[in-house]
Amino acid sequence: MLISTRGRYALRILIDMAEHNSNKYIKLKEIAERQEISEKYLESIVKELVNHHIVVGLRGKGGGYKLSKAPDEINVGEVLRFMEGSLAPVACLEDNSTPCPKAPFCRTLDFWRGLDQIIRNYTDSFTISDLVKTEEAGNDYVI
Amino acid sequence: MLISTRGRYALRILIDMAEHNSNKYIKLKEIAERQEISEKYLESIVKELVNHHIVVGLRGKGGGYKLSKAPDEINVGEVLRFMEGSLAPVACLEDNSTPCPKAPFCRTLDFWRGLDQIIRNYTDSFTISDLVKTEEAGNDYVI
DNA sequence: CGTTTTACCTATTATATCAGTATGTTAATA
DNA sequence: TATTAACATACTGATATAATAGGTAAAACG
Repeated sequence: MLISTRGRYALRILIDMAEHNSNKYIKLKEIAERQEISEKYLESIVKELVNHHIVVGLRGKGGGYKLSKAPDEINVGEVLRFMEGSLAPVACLEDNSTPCPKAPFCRTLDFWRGLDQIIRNYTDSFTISDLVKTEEAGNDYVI
Repeated sequence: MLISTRGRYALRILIDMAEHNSNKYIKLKEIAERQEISEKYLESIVKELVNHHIVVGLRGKGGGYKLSKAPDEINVGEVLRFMEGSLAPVACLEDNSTPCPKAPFCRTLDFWRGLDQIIRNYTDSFTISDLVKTEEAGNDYVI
C-alpha cells in the first residue's frame, strides 16, 4: 500500500516551490539540493507536473520552474492520483479498468469501494498550502 | 497503493469458509476450486492465517481448515495488515521503522499520519461477517 | 500395517515495477 | 555565440509479486 517516491517527491517539490515562491523561476538543481534528491530523477517527476499544468518551465539562464497556480488551488489528491497512476486499493476500481465479470457476486467490492472513497475524500481535502510551513510550526516537535 | 493478491485472497478464503461453515474441516482444494485460485498459492496464504490463529488445520482424510473463531470476531484490518506486512502509506509509519531524522521538519508527516489513521479506522470497522453474503443481497446488482 | 489423503515445508522462477542513471537535444538569456 | 537550464529518450540494477515444483509429516481408513 506504499505511496511511491514519485508521489511523495512530487509533493515535496510543490511544497518547496510554494515555500520559495517569489514569482521567479526556480532551478531544479536548487530544489534537488534542498530536498536531497537526485536532480535527474526529479526531472522525470517535474515533467509530469508540467504535463498536468501544475507547474510551468522556462529554459535557459534565469529559467527553471514555477507553480502555475496558487498553492491553495493545487489539490493533493489530484497530484497523488496522476503521479501514482491511481490511488485505488484494487485494480477493478481504477479508471479505465475492464469491468469485472464477478462484480455482481463479489463479497468484497463494497468494502473496497468504501476504502477507495475515504482515501479519495481525505486526500482531496488537502491543498499544497495546507502542507506548507506556517510560522515556526515545523519546530514544535523539537524540545 | 494496490492491495496485493495475498491480502485479497486471504479475505476471499475467510469469507468462503464463513459461508460454508458447518463446523467441519474444509479442504483447501474445495476453496481453490470455488475461488478459482491455484491451490498451491493458497497454501502459502493459509499458512499465515494459521500462524496468526485465524484458522486451524487438520491433516489426513476428513481434514482441512476451519475458522478458529466466529466470523464476527475476525477483524478485516488486522488480517490485511499482517498479510500485507503493513497498510501504512509511507515506510516511516510502519511498525519497527527506524525513526526518520527529518521528521521534526517534515511537511508531509501529519498528512500521511492522517491518511494512515483513516485507513486504519475504516478497515478495523469491518469483520468477516460484514462481508459474508446475507440472504440474496449479492444479487441485488443484477437487474 | 500400509495406503490414501490432506496439511505442511522448502526451494526456485518468470515477470514487472521501482528508482534511478546516462547521454543528448532544444530553447532562452547575456 | 557561449552559457544555462529545461526537455527528451534510452538504459539498468535491485526488489517484490505471484506464482510453481517437489517433497515430508500426520491423520484416517480398510
